[in-house]
Amino acid sequence: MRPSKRDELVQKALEVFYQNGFHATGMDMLVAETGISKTSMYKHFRTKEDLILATLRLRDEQFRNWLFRRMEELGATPRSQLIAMFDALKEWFAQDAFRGCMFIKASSEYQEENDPIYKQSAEHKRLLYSYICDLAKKAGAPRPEALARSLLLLKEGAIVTAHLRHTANPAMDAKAAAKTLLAEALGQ
Amino acid sequence: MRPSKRDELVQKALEVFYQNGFHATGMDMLVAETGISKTSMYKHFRTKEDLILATLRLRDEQFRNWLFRRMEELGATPRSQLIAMFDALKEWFAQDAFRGCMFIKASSEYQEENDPIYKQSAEHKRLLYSYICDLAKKAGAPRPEALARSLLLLKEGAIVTAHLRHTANPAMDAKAAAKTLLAEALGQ
DNA sequence: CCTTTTGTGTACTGATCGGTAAACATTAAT
DNA sequence: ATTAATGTTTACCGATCAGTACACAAAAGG
Repeated sequence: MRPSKRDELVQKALEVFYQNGFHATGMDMLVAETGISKTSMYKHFRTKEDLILATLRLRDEQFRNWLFRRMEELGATPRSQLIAMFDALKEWFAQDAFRGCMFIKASSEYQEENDPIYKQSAEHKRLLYSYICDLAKKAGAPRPEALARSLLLLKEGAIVTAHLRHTANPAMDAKAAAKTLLAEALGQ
Repeated sequence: MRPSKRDELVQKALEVFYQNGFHATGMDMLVAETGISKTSMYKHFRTKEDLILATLRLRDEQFRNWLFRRMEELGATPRSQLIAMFDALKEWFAQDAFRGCMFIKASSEYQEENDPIYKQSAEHKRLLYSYICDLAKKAGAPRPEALARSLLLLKEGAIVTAHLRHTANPAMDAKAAAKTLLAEALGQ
């Protein structure tokens, strides 16, 4: 019913937090970037933390939707979809706006085990794990959880390496390694 | 000649930045934690950035020394040393003070390509890569660089996953995957 | 018409940010 | 003994932090 302004704020805040960091981004900067008054912001979100949590929810939804859809588009079978994850990652890494994983960064800035931001970041990773697990099961892996975990290690490693080296190559390194792991787990 | 106070400051700042984050840690907090006066701090380091860079230099030295030594202690051959990297990581992950990789976090908070903090974080990863490359060569890998990159993807993935899941298990997941990759690259 | 929702601008709070001024104490090598 | 380096304390700077007070405007539903 009431889409526009609030959603605009969250979307823009997501971009600024992602590019600039959480602590480094003040509410005044968001006022300047969005043109939305501070008073309005604080009517939608009672604290900066609430706003951050909303951006993380949005990011989680957008990222998982994008990744899973792209994997389906690029791969016909469960096994090829698992491999296609790394082709999708490569596309992401190659974007100008790529700045690593928002959840890794959020959990780096808010490290306390009980911090809601930390907990929500962990939840995103859990949801990814659950999806990849299902795919590994459908692919017929004898130990789908172990396969999923190892593929996700490659994924996380590729993300942070792509961010630190400013190149998309780690996606292809990870893809090659993933093929080896899949061959070992499923037979080739 | 002049060890104590300055080195104390850097060591303590390293711990606080690591536990608390860079932007989230003010110089006043370091004054409180170290007992060293602000004026003294600013005689040693002209800016907070300079202090951060000094802590990263120290961390780089300490971490590489520790990891490489531990790998040598745990593994007799180049190949077993590569695998032992993940046993060493497990020990690290299990520490109470473990909070992920300091350089990943630094590059997350200072993302600009030309930021000295970002560049120094990238340099740390390059030095690690160089060492693992050498080991892969000594182990007789036909494509040592590719092997080193894939093992390091597992390492980085294990670090961020251990941090986000608050468990040391990813080290063993990574170790199992590394064994597979090594078997494929070197024959078992 | 009236009320509620959603938005606005301006101005402000106390706390904290990174960094500095000025005067003084301790230590150790010359 | 002198000097220079290194340390100290206290107080301060302007800027920015997250968050609020208050008064006002537009619009839409009853």
